[in-house]
Amino acid sequence: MLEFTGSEHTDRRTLFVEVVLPLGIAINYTYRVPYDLNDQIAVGKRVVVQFGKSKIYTAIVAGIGEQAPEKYEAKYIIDVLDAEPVVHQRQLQFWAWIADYYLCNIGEVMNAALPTALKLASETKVELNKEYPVDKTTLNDREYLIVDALELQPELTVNDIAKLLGQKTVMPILKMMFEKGIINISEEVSDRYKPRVRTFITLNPIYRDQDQLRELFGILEKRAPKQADAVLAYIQLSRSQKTISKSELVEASGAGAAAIKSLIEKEILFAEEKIVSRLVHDADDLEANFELSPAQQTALDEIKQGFEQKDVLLLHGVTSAGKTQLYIRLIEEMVNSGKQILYLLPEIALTTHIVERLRKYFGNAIGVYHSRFNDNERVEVWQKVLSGQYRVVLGARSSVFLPFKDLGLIVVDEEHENSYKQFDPAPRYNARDASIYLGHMYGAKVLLGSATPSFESFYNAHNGKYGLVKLTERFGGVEMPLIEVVSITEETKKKTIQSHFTSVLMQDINNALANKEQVILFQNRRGYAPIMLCKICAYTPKCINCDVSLTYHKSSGKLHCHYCGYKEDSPNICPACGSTQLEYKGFGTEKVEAELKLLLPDARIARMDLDTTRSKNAFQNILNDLDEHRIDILAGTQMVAKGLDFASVTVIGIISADSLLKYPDFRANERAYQMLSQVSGRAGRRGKQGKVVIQTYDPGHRVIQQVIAHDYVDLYNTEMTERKNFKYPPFYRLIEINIKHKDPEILHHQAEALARDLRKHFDDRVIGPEYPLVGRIRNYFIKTIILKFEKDNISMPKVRATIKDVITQFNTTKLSKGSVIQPDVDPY
DNA sequence: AGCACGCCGACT
DNA sequence: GTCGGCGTGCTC
Repeated sequence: MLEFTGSEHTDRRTLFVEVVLPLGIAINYTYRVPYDLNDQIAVGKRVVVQFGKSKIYTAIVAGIGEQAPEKYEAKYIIDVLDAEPVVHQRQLQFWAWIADYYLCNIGEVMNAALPTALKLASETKVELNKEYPVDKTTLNDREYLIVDALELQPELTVNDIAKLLGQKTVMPILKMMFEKGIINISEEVSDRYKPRVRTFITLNPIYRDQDQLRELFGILEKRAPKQADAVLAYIQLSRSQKTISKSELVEASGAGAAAIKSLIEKEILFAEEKIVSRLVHDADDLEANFELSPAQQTALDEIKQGFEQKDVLLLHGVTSAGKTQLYIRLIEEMVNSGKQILYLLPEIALTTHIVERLRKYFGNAIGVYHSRFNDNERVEVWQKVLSGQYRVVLGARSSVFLPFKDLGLIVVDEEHENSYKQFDPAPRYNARDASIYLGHMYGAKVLLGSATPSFESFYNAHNGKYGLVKLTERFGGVEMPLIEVVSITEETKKKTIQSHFTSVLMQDINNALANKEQVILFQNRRGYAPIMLCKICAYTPKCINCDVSLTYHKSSGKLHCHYCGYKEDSPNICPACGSTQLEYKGFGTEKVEAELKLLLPDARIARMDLDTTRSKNAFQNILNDLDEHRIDILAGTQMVAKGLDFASVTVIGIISADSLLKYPDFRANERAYQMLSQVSGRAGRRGKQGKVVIQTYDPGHRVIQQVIAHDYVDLYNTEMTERKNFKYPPFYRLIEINIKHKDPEILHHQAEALARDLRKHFDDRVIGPEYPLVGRIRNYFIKTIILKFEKDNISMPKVRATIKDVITQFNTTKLSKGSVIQPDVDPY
């Protein structure tokens, strides 16, 4: 803390601050604090600084010192933005840990952590110079284009202009135009967070007097009937609600904004602007009491005991075992002890379902945080967590970065979900693992929950690093579903299969429909058909960027690339040989839906996949339709399996299990088990056993048998044994280093060279380089170098430091143009 | 991440 | 010759 020498004396010490900039830069930079900002500066506050020639950024103060840097003259900070710090010291430590652990820069962590609205950055804006009479005849082509555009739209960014001219380097041109006085160039800083302001209306209190009011009506009804309507509507609304906003009044009265405006001018109505939260929710009926089953109670006791020994616990409970109720109990106790709770869920499971459920117990003390929130909403959540108003936060992976004051418990639900891992921009962190470190920093307990734990968590639990609590009984006497495996080969031979639906599945669907129950069909592919093939010459249309087969989408009539989004018209004749004999191979959800509609014309069939849930509320709408039984059959991709609760779905059909089972990945079986058991776990309800039909060409597949037996432990053991003989051993830490390049030749040489360099330090622990599953993503070829380390036999900090070193050296001296290196730490 | 500087190939 | 693309290095 700083000392105050009294208000009449200014603090004359010369202070320097070290700041984190929201950029991918390796180090923090030092700025000087102007005297008049001395008493405002504090660690964790945002400051505005100029970085580089003209750019202005929001930076976070990470440290304060009095030592002037020797090798350079520090710039002054421009301003301090906050009265109170927006991040705690502990968060800065957390950022540093993430940066170190996931091999990235702290600025990149800051970028992921802070809501964008808290990061103002300057943008170079170009305007016409009004003092300069534009004589267009003297301009060259490019200048003419720019001036023309500026006359239509007074402000353009540098990026706009680059697009306009279709060239990359525009600064020289702009500079020239600036020197000629044609344009002005300015750095504009925008504060992105805007509180929501609403206008509230009140009636002038003199009209509380009935006579006055009657008189008023008399006048208004004659001269301004619209205004009379508005006053009437106000009086009606005021009976049912305390505050009335202007928009509500406009809507209720039908009088239009003009009528209300003139009422305000006549001082019949008063208008008042107030800042309102975007996050208001009715704290309606708080229904707090439910009974735990004996099995749940035992598990709850075990968890509490477990937390006395261990900081991290794995709760391995079958689907529908009522894990959420256990979480609620634990959260309740923690709330009562005055600590904060973070409840992490995969993005997709953050539906109003679960939010509403929790809000019932915790009312307005619960906040929700995920990527579908806009910037302003995120800032409001951030501030409410910071102030401690939110005791519980329900959020997706990025909520590990929220400014908790005193975290007591972190629940990671569905901990195996790989959506906890961020892949593309750095930091490439896994929120599950990060939350374990976060918990450690706060002295908080971490509960990992899953019906199908990830192998790494199960391994840690078995070796005593984590505690383990099991919950093997479904809640409320719901039976485990009956699983039937149907051989597609057999039914094809017997000709009992219709389209993609075996007689067994059709029978079950019909039964369900007859009983007014619902059905979910699972097909792990979207679109109509994943491959288009010429029967004559075997030509297959491929993506021009990604080299993968294009998927036919009937709804658009186009061929889509599922990696980069490229689309082209579906050809009628083969582009290679001109034949008309083009056929579709394989099938996706679109085809499942279409064919089923032909077979069951009376059933209400809907589809849920990436294509049908693209718009903002589509996902929720489909769920509501299902909930309120406007849908009989829902066909979908993985989406239908992830953490959704459907009350009256009794039949689940897996149209083809084979695409799951044959996935060419060393974790394929683990994933297939997870997917199959998750989907099937959705079947059934109280008093009605669910039925799952798995259609496959390979009914004897080991994983299918394990799913039927609900034997996760057997899966774990067999997989572990098999992997010991494989080159990716199970008990190792893996670090992946991806190299990208557009040219496969160059990529190959670069990857080989990097692997050689890494081998100098790590010998045979370097695997690769090799192509990962998809060799080409978004225009780049990728090769992966995998480093494996025996878990207990290595100092990971040292390893990370060495890798960082090698990569930095490689980056500076040996990397050819267009290459990108992405270290990706997966402590497996 | 920007932005400047400097080298190099392609064009009036 | 010059313009624009692209690699490289630097920013407190």
